[in-house]
Amino acid sequence: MHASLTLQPTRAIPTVAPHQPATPDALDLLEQFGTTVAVQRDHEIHGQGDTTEYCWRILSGCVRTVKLMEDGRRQVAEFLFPGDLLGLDDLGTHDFAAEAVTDVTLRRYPRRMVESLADSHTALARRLRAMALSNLRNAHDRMVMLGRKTAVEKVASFVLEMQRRAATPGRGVVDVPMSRTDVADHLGLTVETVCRILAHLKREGTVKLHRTGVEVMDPGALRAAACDARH
Amino acid sequence: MHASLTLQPTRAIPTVAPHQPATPDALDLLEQFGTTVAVQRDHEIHGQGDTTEYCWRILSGCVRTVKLMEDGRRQVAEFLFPGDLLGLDDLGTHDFAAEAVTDVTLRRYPRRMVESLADSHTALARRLRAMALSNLRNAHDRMVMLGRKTAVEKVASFVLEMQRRAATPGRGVVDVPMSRTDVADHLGLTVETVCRILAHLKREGTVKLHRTGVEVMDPGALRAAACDARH
DNA sequence: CGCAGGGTTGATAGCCTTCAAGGTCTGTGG
DNA sequence: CCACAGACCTTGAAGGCTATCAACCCTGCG
Repeated sequence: MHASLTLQPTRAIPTVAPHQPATPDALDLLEQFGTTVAVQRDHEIHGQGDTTEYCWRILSGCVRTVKLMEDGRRQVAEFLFPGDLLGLDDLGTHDFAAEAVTDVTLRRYPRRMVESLADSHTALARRLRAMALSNLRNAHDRMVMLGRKTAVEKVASFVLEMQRRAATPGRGVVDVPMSRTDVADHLGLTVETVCRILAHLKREGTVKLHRTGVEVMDPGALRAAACDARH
Repeated sequence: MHASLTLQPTRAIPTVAPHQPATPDALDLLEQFGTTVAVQRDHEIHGQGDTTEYCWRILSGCVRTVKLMEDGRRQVAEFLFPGDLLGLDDLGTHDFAAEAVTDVTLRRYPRRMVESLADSHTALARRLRAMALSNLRNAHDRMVMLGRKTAVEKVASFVLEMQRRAATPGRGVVDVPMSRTDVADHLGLTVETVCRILAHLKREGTVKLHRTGVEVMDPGALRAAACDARH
């Protein structure tokens, strides 16, 4: 289904990644072992079941992590944006695939190097642990969303999350780079339902729909729809 | 809704927890700082929003982690059994409540001590990271279940998971200590639906229902129902 | 200009929920 | 020991929310 991986390794780069302010960060320890790679839209970064040889930090673009069932049903576990780390699964094999939603640039680190650096640098070990726990917290929030929210609440929550993640504060156009299908598979809905609900929010004047994103017209109404669409 | 916490601290105990074989385990480093506590059925171990002062290892019984929405909708993120660790959230506050499904005995460790030990003992740091990542993997599997599985698939998957967790290999009576409500809130269903589907599996001869558990009569049929109830 | 793929909208069906009622088990008190 | 209360479990009927199926639109591109 997905075309093969496109990697364009470049020569070593200074010890600080581009697009990242020079804040002191335990992750900077990894930089000297990093390689910058580019992956084209819809291409795979790693497959479900691949060995965990590398992990990546996203420099630009958007990535989705995908789990597939045998019959083709698909679940998009999360969308990742610049600054996010990818591929820090338990040693062994990745239990999901990672694919580029847009053209993406990544900083790639050998997994073995990450582990050994973490052993010798407490700060990095802490940082990695904190990231895993933070991911776990997000996963719990998504379980509530998948298990207990209505379709309207799911879509409204999703727009709000994109607003937060894409770092577009308050009112304005929120970039939504992924397809309706991706959104549906993230929220546990169908494409048609996602469309209908966005159209509904548009009719209500809560949002406007643009080619590449969603403009939030009434943040209050959107927040209300996200948490309490009943009554 | 839930009665207050019942803690019965005991005097210090030898450096190995009861019920645990004396396998060399990085977690044993914690034992000298542990306290054994008992919590009664349906009592809270920690609340949603509590500061992360402690973490716990389960010695006996069953624990559920719960997230509540403002309007009362409930999601049970996971059920924990002897050997599982609880409360290793990101520093700060627990983002969910933990409650005793049955009477429970726990080994409690000060969180600060865990952090500082992890800093000085690489093996423990690795172990904690691995556990967090393992939890994350489970969380991903649950997202597929919540987002993409039908009610029958959810219930069948749940029985199979209980079979694995409760360490009852193959055919036999699987202990199901939690209420139908807990199961429903774990699977994103209603109590009635859970009942109906169990009754359905019973009519089909796939399982028998006992007071305290489920007897798996046809493991093959159950596995089939768990993954592919369509067609 | 025609094609292909994603997006949108409409009609219908079905799964699961909701609402309701009765059953079963357990612990408690007479 | 027995009766009873309450919680949990089970089953039934009806309705709603979302999926499914189908058609059309729109846009980008060769």
